Amino acid sequence: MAESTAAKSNVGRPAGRDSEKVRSDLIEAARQHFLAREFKAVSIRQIAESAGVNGAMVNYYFGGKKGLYLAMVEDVLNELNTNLSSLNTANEITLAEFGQSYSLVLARNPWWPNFMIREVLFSEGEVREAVIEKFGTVIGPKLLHLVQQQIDNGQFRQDLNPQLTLIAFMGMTIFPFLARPVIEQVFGMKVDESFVHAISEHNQQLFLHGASA
Amino acid sequence: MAESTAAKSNVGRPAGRDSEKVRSDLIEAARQHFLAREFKAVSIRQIAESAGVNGAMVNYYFGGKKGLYLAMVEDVLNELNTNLSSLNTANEITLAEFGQSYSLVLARNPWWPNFMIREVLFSEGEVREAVIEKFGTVIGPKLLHLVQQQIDNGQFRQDLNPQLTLIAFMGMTIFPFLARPVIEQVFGMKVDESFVHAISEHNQQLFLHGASA
DNA sequence: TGTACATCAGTGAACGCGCGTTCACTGATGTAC
DNA sequence: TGTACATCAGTGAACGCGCGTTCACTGATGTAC
Repeated sequence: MAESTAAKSNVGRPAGRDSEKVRSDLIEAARQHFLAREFKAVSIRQIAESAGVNGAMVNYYFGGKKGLYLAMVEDVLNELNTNLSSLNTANEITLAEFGQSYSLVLARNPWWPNFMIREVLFSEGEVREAVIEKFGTVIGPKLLHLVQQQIDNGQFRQDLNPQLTLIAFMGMTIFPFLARPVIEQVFGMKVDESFVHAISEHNQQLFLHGASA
Repeated sequence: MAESTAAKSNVGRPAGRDSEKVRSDLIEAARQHFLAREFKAVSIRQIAESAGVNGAMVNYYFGGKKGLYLAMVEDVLNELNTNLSSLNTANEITLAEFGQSYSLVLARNPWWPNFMIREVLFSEGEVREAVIEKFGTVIGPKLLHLVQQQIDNGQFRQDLNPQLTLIAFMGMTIFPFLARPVIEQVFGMKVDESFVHAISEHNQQLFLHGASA
C-alpha cells in the first residue's frame, strides 16, 4: 500500500518533492496581486488562496508578508534584466533602434512601467533604491553612451545635451504606456502591438527631424 | 463673562464658528497623507492627529474615510482646473509655449503628476473616471486643436499625426517629473526651477528641429 | 426679558472585523545503529 | 533488515493589534413664546 520503502541512493536531508512548487506558486500569486494593487490592500490570505496553499506558508518560506514581497521583486528585477540584456547585445545599435525594441518589450510586458513607477515614485526604502541602482549603473550609462556616440560621429547635432536628450527620448517612449488608460479612453485608440509600431515609428521621425515644417 | 447674549440679527440654525475650519483642516491633512502614501496605509487616526481634531469628525463631516478621500480629490481637481485655466486663456498660444508654462506649473506643484499617475494607473472606479473625464473633455481636445492649428498654418509638417505628436510632446514634458528620483540620483541633477527651464528650452528645440545633424 | 427646550459641534470609549503572525501539532520521510 | 528516533513540510486554530466605525453623551448655542 505504502510507497516502497526501498533504500534511496542519496543520503541526508529529505527531498521534499513539491516544496519548490509551493514557493514559486506563492511568488507568482504575489506578483499578480502586488502588481495590480497596493501593498496594504493585498492580504496574505488572498495570495495564499490564489496560490492554493496555506497562508502560514508565507511565513514559513519568506518570513512574512514583506519577505514575500521582496522575493517577488527580486524575481521581477531578474526578468527585467533578462529582457534588457537581450536587447542590448549589439553595440552598434542606435538610440532610435533601441527605442523601437524597447517599445515592443513594453507592449508585451505592460506591468513593467507600472511596476517601475510604483516602486520609484511611491515606495520607500530598499526596493526603491534597488530599482534606481539597477537603472543607474546598468541601463542609464549605456544609453547615455549611445547618445554621445551618435553626437560624436555626426549623426546628432553637436549642441545637444546628451542627458536632456536621453530623458526626452525616454519620455516619448515610455509615456504612452503610462498614459495608456487616458489614451484609450480619450482618443479612442487601443494601445496594442500595432499601435506601438505606429507610435514608435512616428516618435522616431519626430525625434530625428522635429515637428517644424 | 459669557459673550453677550444680545439678540443676533439672523434667525435659524446656529452659526458654528469653527466648523468650516475643522472641515478644511481635515481635507488639508488628508491631502498631505494621501498624496504621499497609499490609501490603505493612511489611517483616520493619523489624519485626525495631523489636523488636530477628533477622529470621529471624519465620519461626522465626510461620512467615512472614503468620503474624506473623495472630498480631498475634488479639492485637488478644482486646484488643477484653476491652474489650467490660468494657463490657457490666450488662444494664440503655441504648443511649445504651453509646454513651458506647463513645466513651470509642474515644478511648483510636484505632487500633481504623482497624483495623476496614481489615480489613473492604480486607483479603481470613480476617481479614475473623473480624472480621465477631466482630461478627456477639457484639456485633451484643447491641446489637440493647438497642434492641428500649427499644422494647418504651416508651422508644423503636414505629415504629422496630431494625436501621436501630442502624446510624444506630453511625454517629453511630463516624464522628467515622474522620473525625478531616478534623474536626481543617477545623473546627479536637481530637478528645481532652473533645471526645469533648461530642460524645457532643450525640449522645445528638440521637438521643433529634431536631433539629426 | 426670562425660562424651557431643541439643536448644534464635538468627545472619548467601545465595538467588531480582518489583518499578519504564532504555535502546538500531524504524519510522512529519512537516519542511526 | 528492523526498530526507534529526528527532521521534514505543512495544517488549522488561535492570538493580539490596529483599523474604520458607532454611540451614548456633553455643554454651548440658538429658538419659542
